[in-house]
Amino acid sequence: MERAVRYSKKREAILTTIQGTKCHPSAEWIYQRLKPCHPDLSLGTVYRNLTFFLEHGLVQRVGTVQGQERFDAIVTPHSHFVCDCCGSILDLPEINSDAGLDQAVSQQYGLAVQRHKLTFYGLCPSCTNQQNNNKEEPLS
Amino acid sequence: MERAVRYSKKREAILTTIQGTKCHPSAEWIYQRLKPCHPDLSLGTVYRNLTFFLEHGLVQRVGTVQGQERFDAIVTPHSHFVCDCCGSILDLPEINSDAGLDQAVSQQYGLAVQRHKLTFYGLCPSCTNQQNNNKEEPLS
DNA sequence: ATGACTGCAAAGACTTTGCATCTTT
DNA sequence: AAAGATGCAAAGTCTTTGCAGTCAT
Repeated sequence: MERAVRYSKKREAILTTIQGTKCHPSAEWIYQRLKPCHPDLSLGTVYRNLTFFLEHGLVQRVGTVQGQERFDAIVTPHSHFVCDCCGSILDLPEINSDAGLDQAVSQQYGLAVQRHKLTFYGLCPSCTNQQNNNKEEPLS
Repeated sequence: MERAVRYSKKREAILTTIQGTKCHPSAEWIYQRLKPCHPDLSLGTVYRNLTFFLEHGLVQRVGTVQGQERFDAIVTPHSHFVCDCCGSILDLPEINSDAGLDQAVSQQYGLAVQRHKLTFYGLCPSCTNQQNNNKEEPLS
């Protein structure tokens, strides 16, 4: 028997928050963002709802960055860029490794591939600038 | 000033263990594996050496699977398959998304891309079989 | 002898969970 | 009223770290 799902003001607020930002937030970020308007929100509720959204395909995991899982409300296939320095995440919508790739890997290796993640790592423009500044004006 | 590096029996054993398995081990796995021959090994030492290997390019992170970081002693570019069910990891040596991809993304988005990870997810053959068996012979 | 490496245990960080209470239907 | 959702706090995992002792050079 399927579990019934009920409306909840907090759940709606959490999902809206994820959908309303491009930052690919962590649980803690969502919690801090909602705290002012929902002073009685608990971090456990954020985690429970994130699990709920994952199970219902409303959200996907981007990956663990600096120890924290990050989430994305865009569930259509696309790639990501992660800044090694500040941990910011960008969507790369035009870098879709081709859709037949999963099937190709399945056949080639005898696996049941369901999806893949393509993630790029490096420095975002802001962190690149800061590194260059530090080179030009080194500390004593 | 660079820090001097000294030989250590434990360090060598840890690296050899990673290099000697295809399982893309976690820190805990390495620790359990070495315990019989090195009863005084501590998990902290495994973690410290993993950090050392990462910093020296002897090992790379594969990603977090079921809460644990997994490591790979093969540091040349290649893709991975992760079983969603049992967490096993396979190398996919022939699936190298092309080498110019990092540069293409760098130019297209104005980023300083240094590397990327391409990881496939699904069910390994063993877990696929178990799922089918459960369908055919459902529990009461 | 110097300083790098380790064991041990404590601390840290992130996430999950049990239980009583509140909310939705 | 029934059962899902939440708050709170405790517990659980994985990883890092401080310190004293050990080992390599």
